Amino acid sequence: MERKDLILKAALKLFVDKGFHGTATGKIAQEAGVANGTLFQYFKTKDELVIALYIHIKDELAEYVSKNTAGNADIKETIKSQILSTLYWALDNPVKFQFIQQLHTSPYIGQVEQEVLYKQIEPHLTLIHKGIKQGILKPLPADLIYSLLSNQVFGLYQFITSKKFSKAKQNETIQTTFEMLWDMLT
Amino acid sequence: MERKDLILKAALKLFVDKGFHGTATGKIAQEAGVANGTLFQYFKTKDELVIALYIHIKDELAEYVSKNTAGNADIKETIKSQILSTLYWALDNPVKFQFIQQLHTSPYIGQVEQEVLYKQIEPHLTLIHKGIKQGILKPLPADLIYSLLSNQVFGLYQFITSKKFSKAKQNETIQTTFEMLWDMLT
DNA sequence: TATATTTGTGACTGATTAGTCAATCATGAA
DNA sequence: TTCATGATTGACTAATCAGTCACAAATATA
Repeated sequence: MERKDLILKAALKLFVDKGFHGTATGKIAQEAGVANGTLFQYFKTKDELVIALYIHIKDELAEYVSKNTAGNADIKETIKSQILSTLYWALDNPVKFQFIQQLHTSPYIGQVEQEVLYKQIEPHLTLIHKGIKQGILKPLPADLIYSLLSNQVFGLYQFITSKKFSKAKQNETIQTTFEMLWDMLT
Repeated sequence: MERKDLILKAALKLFVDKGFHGTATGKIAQEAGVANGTLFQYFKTKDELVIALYIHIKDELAEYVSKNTAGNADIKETIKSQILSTLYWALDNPVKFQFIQQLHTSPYIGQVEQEVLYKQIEPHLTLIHKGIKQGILKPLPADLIYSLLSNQVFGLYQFITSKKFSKAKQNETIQTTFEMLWDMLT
């Protein structure tokens, strides 16, 4: 494993555990098993490390969703794949998902370039626009639909992680809830 | 204004601006116009201040919602009042709402007693249970419905604050979205 | 008025912080 | 073997931190 990745991995763990400012750069280096100074060779400042970690994790999620989304299926199946694979990724990577949420509601979000944020949601918005034009989705603003969808994922994530469900029960809840959501939007 | 309230007010502003650990207690005292030591007379530690501020704001929100919710109306109107008054409060108090979100996704949430968290959502859960028993709401777990509802409020808040809507347009969006949400749950 | 009690002050402290830098190390070419 | 290069190190620093404390001001009691 590369030293840069070791640092990112250590930072993720400590940030979620203690918060951004609650985690000293020295502690991150220690956890990563590298020297204090090494961290600053890979990331000029602590802030740069925080932002780099956010983008890294978001890219990972985007890649996962993209791989699990059939491109040639119909709109409903494609959106369903996007939503469900996001949720499954979150359930498999709770620490990473928590980090995203944490940064999203923190002042750090202002340091992430608008362009980066836009590129992340762009594929979803495009798909929603397509759904509206085809008359499948209700004629609402695309970003309202996106906002409702992504917050539904978060709500469902919260509910599922607060219970000790079997995989089967988990799946049933997810399927049922998606169908409800879909009915709401069509 | 009491000194305690001055400190809470200053803390709120700085926490949302710079984050919890990013805000020094000295800066809070300065912003509040009191001496450094005074802060520690009202709050034993910085952590205690953070938690006290959270509970204070949550109580304020709960009181607002309670005042704006007609007790003798039917289930739908009561839930609608709860949801919409939460949303209107959030739109009128964006900094406070942001603070709640920020703390909710931070490690500090673990320091808030379970009992306090439960008491906050208890009235909502009771109402949802009632709705399920009366066959108005779908027979889903009450906390799933609660989780979906509260996250939709957040989604709608995000959407509305990202636009520059007129009050009329804002209201229209809120009404439409609530009706969709209600259809989904009934 | 005199005394007691509560409340407020800000200089102070030991600990911790982000970031620096001169020195050391590993590697591979000449 | 020698030398050059870039990665790695950790001791170091100036700044900042949360929290303390001896004292002063304000208020209450007598």
